Amino acid sequence: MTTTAAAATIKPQNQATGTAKRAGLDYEDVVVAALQLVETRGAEALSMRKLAAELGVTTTTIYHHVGGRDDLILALIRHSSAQQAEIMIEGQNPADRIQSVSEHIWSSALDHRNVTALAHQVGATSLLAMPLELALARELQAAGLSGAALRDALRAILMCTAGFLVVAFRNEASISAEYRSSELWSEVIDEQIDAETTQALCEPPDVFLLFQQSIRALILHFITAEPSPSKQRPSKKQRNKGATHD
Amino acid sequence: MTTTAAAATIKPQNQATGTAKRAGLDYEDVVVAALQLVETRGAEALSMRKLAAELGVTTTTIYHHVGGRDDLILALIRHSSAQQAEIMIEGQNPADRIQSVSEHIWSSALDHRNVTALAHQVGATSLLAMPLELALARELQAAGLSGAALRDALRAILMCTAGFLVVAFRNEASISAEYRSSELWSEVIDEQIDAETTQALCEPPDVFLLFQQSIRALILHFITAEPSPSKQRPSKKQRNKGATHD
DNA sequence: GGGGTTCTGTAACAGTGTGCAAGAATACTA
DNA sequence: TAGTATTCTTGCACACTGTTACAGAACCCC
Repeated sequence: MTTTAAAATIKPQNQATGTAKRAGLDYEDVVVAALQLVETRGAEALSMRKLAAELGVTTTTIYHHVGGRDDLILALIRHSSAQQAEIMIEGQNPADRIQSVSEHIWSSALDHRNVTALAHQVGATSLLAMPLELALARELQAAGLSGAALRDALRAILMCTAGFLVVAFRNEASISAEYRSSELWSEVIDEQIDAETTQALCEPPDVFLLFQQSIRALILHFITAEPSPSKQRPSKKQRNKGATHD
Repeated sequence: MTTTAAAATIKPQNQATGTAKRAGLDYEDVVVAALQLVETRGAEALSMRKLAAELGVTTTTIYHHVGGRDDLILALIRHSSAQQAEIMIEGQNPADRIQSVSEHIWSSALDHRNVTALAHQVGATSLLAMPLELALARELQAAGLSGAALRDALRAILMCTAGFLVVAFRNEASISAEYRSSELWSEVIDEQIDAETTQALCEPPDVFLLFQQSIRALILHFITAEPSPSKQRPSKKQRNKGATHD
């Protein structure tokens, strides 16, 4: 509960130089304190005043060292991104390795769910997952893709993953749980849909299993797709239908 | 600029009954005013005080009629959901019709992007898109799916759509545009990835085109998948590999 | 020691959601 | 019609939020 304890444990040596004032804080000190605050108490616990109290200073100090709230969050995301850079990619064939990276993006986001939620709020998820994005690009290239085809495959996998993650996060939050899809379906009575299906839609989802399955389908689709010569974009979805049917 | 003008245009008759006070506001009046405020001035423009000023009353009146902010947003979403209920489904074969509904979910979210963003913030997107979710279930059933298989297909399509929508919204917002994936790739120098690919990853994405393509792949995967007997869940991804390869 | 830079605190501004207590306007009732 | 009861509305306050102008310490260097 002693607010200065956190700062003291981080930098005790500078606390000794100055008698009372001059907390001896650094840019990085503030950022790691903010990151720690977010990871332990959640994304909504990050406010300038709370962080300042945690550091034993005033908000003005934070503004002087790292800038406004957006700068702080961005710095925090960068810091967390560097931490979760190295990964272990498993699998023998290219598809398995791409799947492995995708699942690593998933588990990494869940491991740092608070930072991920924060990055999602400010629209900087790419900044957080950039190292994994790079690893994904490498594996896609190892699968034979390159250029526009690789770009499309990578983006599709990332966007799809983001969607599943959003739902996974939402299902964790106990707030407004009565507005989840499975709860809403329990009140649906539609004669066009048989009872067994309606009941199945009321069951809570296994988001990760569905994620694995869907990503797998996407990977196979983009790997086995014909190598599109540069950037042709014929009239809308005609191309997609033909490509997947033949 | 006259704050009472909005309320007057909505309910001019009740303004005449009471001499000065008693604004004559209804539950629905507040909700439609909030919806209008969100649609015209954005999701972040919805505050209790701004809405109250728009209606020519005080915040307490809103609290009395519809409740707190969450209740207001939920009511707003329900109202908007009922408006965008009826749709036109095109296509001859089942896959095309499922694709049509999916794209309708997309365009509907973009047409009401502010409400969608708001629903996304409070985690009630299912509440907003429930009518379209129902239409999607019907088309999936028409394609021969039912029970757990239909449930999984529906959820996969919805989650994937949500992911693409998040990115589409993010790319629209001009704030923090320098943290988009395409901008970050312009600073990447990786010898394992060839230059052509790196350059392709710097190009701005055509999110809708990718959405169409990916959803198509998902639909074909879930439609042509074997009818899984009830709810077997064998060891992780072994099943997925076998199902899609054979 | 003096001057300049760097850091920090105080206080304030303009917002946000929310709740309490009181009064006005209407509806109901005897 | 008079009086009560209920519904509606307001004013004010509380506890927050991000942000900044100003002033004064603390430090470094000469």
